[in-house]
Amino acid sequence: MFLRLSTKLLNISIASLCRAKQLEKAEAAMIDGIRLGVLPDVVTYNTLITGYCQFVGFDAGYSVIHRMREAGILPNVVTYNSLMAAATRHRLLSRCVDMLEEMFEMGIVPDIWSYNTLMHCLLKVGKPDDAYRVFHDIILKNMTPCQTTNALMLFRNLQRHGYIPEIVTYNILINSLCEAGMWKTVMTLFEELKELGHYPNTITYTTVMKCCFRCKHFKEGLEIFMEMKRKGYAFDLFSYCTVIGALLKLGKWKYANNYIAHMIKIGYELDMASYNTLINWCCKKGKLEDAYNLLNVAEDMGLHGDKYTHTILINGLCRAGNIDIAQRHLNHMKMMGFDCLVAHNCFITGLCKVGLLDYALQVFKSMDTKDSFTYSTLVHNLCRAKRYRLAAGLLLSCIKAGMIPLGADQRAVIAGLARISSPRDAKRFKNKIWRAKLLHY
DNA sequence: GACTGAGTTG
Repeated sequence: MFLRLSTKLLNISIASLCRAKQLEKAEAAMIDGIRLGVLPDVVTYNTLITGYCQFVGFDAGYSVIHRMREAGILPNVVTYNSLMAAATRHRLLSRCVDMLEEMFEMGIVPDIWSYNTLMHCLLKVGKPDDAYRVFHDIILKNMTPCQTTNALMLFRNLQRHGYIPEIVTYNILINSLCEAGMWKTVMTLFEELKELGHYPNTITYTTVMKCCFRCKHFKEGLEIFMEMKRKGYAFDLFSYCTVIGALLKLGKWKYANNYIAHMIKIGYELDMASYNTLINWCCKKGKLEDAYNLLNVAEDMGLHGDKYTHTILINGLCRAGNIDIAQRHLNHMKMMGFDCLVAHNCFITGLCKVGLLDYALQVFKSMDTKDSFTYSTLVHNLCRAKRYRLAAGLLLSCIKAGMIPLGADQRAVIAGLARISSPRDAKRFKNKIWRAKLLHY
């Protein structure tokens, strides 16, 4: 602990010396530190590298890597990103690429900043086409939701350099923003691309529409759908499934029936996702026999039921109160090796609905993966059964596993505890939740 | 020229 803290202090002082262009003093500080038993770490060397690159030159910075290795410290992604940034500052494209290649050789995985820097370097030396390719082929394709904001930033960077993105690029970006739940940004981008004179295609519309529905902006989603229709866009299976799914969720049967008829009429060969939409439609109407018949039709067409098909059917059975058959179907699904998480959640909901709460708890214990739905369902039903202490325990373990249950269920537990024991007890539990959220989320 | 989009549980 002492050593780590000291190294941190050493690093802070070396950083301020480097910023003040006092590289010799920084070196002296490092030697003093070693003499006192404070060993430099990768951060220390990275700081020095940045200083040398800035005030002496790229090669001076790069040579620090050898000293690092001699000291038994391996360079990391930050080391190379710093060197790439330095190469970019000096317009040394080949050195920038060298650093990226060296990273690969060392088994270091370049991150979004590495590619961002490479892109900047390409822009700086007048190779905007290659910069665009880096953005398009590498950054967008390797994006995770938490990196979406970075990608958006890069996208804006490119636009400032006069780039006109292709519609596909917009589509990929919009889809990533949707996965990250950034509905407002999606809508802004969608309006913007139209204003800039781009032509959104069916995929753009479908993706924006899906985003609206996923973020519970049904009215706006249906407006996008109407706009698509008004402008004469061709509907394909994807767009039909998207809109039908939303209408089924809203319980708008008349419209759903209408578009299902359209989807069948357009004459595209239905795929499994389309059959799943139809099977879900039957299940929601309570026509389970029709649902199973549709699965048979799909299988006759050479298609195979997937995890969605089985989950939809199990959910349908549970909603109809056919717990025994649902259990059998779930066992069958497990045996076939499908991912059964959502199916389990539906089954648990079904069990609670018919009053088999203790059996639902047993099923819960047997599950190897759980999500916030699993926990929320049980917490909700335990509260209804006034079993607040057990609900509180589950709520806490859910948060400790890094998941957030519904706010309404959290409030129900707190209110329940206050009622059965004391307001003080409830407050203590509230604090526990607060702490758990800070630590685990 | 391809790369992109749909379907299951609160």
